[in-house]
Amino acid sequence: MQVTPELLSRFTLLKPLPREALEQLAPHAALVRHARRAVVLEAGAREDNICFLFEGRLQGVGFTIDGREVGLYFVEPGDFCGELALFDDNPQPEFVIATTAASVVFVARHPLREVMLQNSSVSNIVGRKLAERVRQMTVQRTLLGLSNVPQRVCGQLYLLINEARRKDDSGEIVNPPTHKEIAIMLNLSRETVTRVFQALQSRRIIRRDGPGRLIVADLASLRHFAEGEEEL
Amino acid sequence: MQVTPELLSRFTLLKPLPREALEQLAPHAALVRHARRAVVLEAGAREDNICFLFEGRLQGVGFTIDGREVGLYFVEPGDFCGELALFDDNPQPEFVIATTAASVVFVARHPLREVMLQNSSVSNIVGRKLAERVRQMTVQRTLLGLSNVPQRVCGQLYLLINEARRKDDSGEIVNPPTHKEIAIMLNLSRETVTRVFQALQSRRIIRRDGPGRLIVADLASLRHFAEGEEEL
DNA sequence: AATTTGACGTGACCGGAGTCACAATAGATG
DNA sequence: CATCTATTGTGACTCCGGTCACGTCAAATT
Repeated sequence: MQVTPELLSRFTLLKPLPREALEQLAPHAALVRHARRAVVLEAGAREDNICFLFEGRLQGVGFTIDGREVGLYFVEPGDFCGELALFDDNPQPEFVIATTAASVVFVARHPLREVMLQNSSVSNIVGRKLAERVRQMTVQRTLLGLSNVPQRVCGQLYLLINEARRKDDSGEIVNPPTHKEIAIMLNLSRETVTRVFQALQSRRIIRRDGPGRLIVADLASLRHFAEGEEEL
Repeated sequence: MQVTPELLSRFTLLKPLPREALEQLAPHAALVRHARRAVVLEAGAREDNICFLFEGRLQGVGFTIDGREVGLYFVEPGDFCGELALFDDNPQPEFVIATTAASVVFVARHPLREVMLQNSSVSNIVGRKLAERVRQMTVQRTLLGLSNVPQRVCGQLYLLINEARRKDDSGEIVNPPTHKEIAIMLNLSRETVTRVFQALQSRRIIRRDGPGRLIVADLASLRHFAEGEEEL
């Protein structure tokens, strides 16, 4: 499906672009809908698109040699992925998979790269974003260092809320990742995540609200557990 | 200590720079020697330098809330670190520590950023390098997904050889990281790494050669173990 | 040379997360 | 509505890597 400059300008990365640049990009952009579990970007392939997420949630996923899934990061609406293709011609290192039905805007990498090079403010933003990704990965990696497993899960939950909107002392996660999706982010088994969730639910710290909504009722307690000041 | 343009040009990142750019940078560069275990870049601080490693080895290190060390990456001579400061003003996310006595060249970030912005080939290289770092972190994260622990250690060893020079069917690592330094890269205890090394030594796959040299005698076997085709 | 320090080596024990197996839902799909 | 599939929930058992407690050794420091 064709894409208008207006749609492009709704992404924080492209928002600061002058009108002309957006019009230059629009013909090289396409809106694509993906079903849950669909592969959005393929590892090993030389992907020719940067992927902007409009709605839904994506997950970067790697595979170990023995076939185990490894969760790398989540992509929330407004964010993008596959941006490494802007910097070199090496293949996409990891899969990106839709964890929910998702609409994404693919923008061809060469035109976007041109715009980036000619427009220093875009270079800046892309650079900042890449730097941000490195920071994100560092935080995620640090989470894995926690020997206390419930703490790890709470930390991940807390990150998930930060990425989404969060209120004073409570938050919500719409279309939360499945236990398995969280498990592979944390190097845990699905069952372990389930058990931690049960513990959090019985303490009224989190609760499900219908399908596809997870309410964090007691954000302060969650943070306590995440910071290890209290043991689950 | 002052730095000459020639010294700067010995780093792959700066090599393609025109002479004038190097002369522009040299007054803002300093050669610093660090003792083993010294802190080269401080986490949380707004570091004002990019750090080029001349000799020795550095390690990016994070700390979990409960004080456990987390190994993030190694820096080999010719490479650099702290490059996030080129992209934004956020603090350095992790510590960088000298695992051996090391000489580094600090280059002030603002002048380097200027050079980068004016010289598109440098932008390209820095961008590529940052992309490469993301790929590195992805590989490292994937290593952690391996449930078989000896396999993890072999995989890390294999990576370490790749980074250094490697011959046909054997390789060497000069000034190899300590067991503890490897352990925190892999979320393992120091003892576990020691035990795996013992197993590899008894099978004549690796051996120490005096102080500060680790010989990988049987690279093929090491790769087998790393790829899980054989169990230790 | 004596002492200290840090790295490496090794055994014993134990706890906790993985694994397996299965039940119970909840969502999709026709 | 009926069926099928994916997700969640839960118990029992096992095992393996962390932890602790040493000992050894080489290198740095006095």
